[in-house]
Amino acid sequence: MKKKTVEEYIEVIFSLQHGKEYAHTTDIAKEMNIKPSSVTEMLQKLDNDGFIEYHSYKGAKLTKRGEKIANELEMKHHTIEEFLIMLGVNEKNAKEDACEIEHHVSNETIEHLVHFIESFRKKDRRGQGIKEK
Amino acid sequence: MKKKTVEEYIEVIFSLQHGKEYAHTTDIAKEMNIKPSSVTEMLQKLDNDGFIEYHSYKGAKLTKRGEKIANELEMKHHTIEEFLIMLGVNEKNAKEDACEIEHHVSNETIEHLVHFIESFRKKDRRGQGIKEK
DNA sequence: CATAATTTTTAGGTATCCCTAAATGTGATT
DNA sequence: AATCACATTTAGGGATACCTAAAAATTATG
Repeated sequence: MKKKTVEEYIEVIFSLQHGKEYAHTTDIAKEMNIKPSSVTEMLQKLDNDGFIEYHSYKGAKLTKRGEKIANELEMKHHTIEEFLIMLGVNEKNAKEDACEIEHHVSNETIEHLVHFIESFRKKDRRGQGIKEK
Repeated sequence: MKKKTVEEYIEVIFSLQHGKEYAHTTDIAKEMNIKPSSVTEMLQKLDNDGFIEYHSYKGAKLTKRGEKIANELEMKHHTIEEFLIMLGVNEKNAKEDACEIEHHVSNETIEHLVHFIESFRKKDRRGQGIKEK
């Protein structure tokens, strides 16, 4: 199976941390389909690199820096998925593509996508195809 | 520096092979900013996996299978870059994003992008914002 | 055509992220 | 508080894709 990236770990920790103080090693492992021992190792690295606070036998929580990355990824994912669905891509594919593309797209492109979605919505509210502005 | 994927090797070999019989080890290495010895190793693997024909001291050429992948990637790249430029993304970013996204996008999404570009062009020919069809 | 210059490969090593198995810590139950 | 079940970590390995240095093959040159 493919190696997991730092960003994937951050996203999983983010989603498991919701409400709770810590994301636990075993839960992260289950979510990512890898072994807990591999997770421990990576958590130590992520702590070292300042993305999470890791406490032995407790688990991981995102630092400000980690949280910022998680929020940006969530926003990118949402934007891409929404755009793809607008385009007519089926929901499953749209979600899967967004999951990949979110890690490889520039901020500039995301900004333009956000703008596109916005103006598409406006147009839609006034009836499709009507001249904008 | 980041590890290179099979698809990146295929693209580089494709671009260097143009006209010539073989893409040479050293040229591939230069293009990818890695050492020739690493290239040799990977070429042996790519040959083994049926993406290229590799001949010692001569170089690599794509098999039918490798060529098919290269062509698909080129098409995807072109589609994505064109779309991003339409969206208003600056050319440098559009190219860079396309270079990444081409490896992570489904065929379905590409088909929808192609269709979007097509109908955007039609609309444009009749004057922006005019109702389509 | 022999040797020098260049290209390519081989050999051995490093870093990363995963694994299994064994050891250790933690929290719940009696 | 001792034990038990479970969660977690540690220790030791494997695969992959890169590296450097040295060896070997090819190509160019006097």
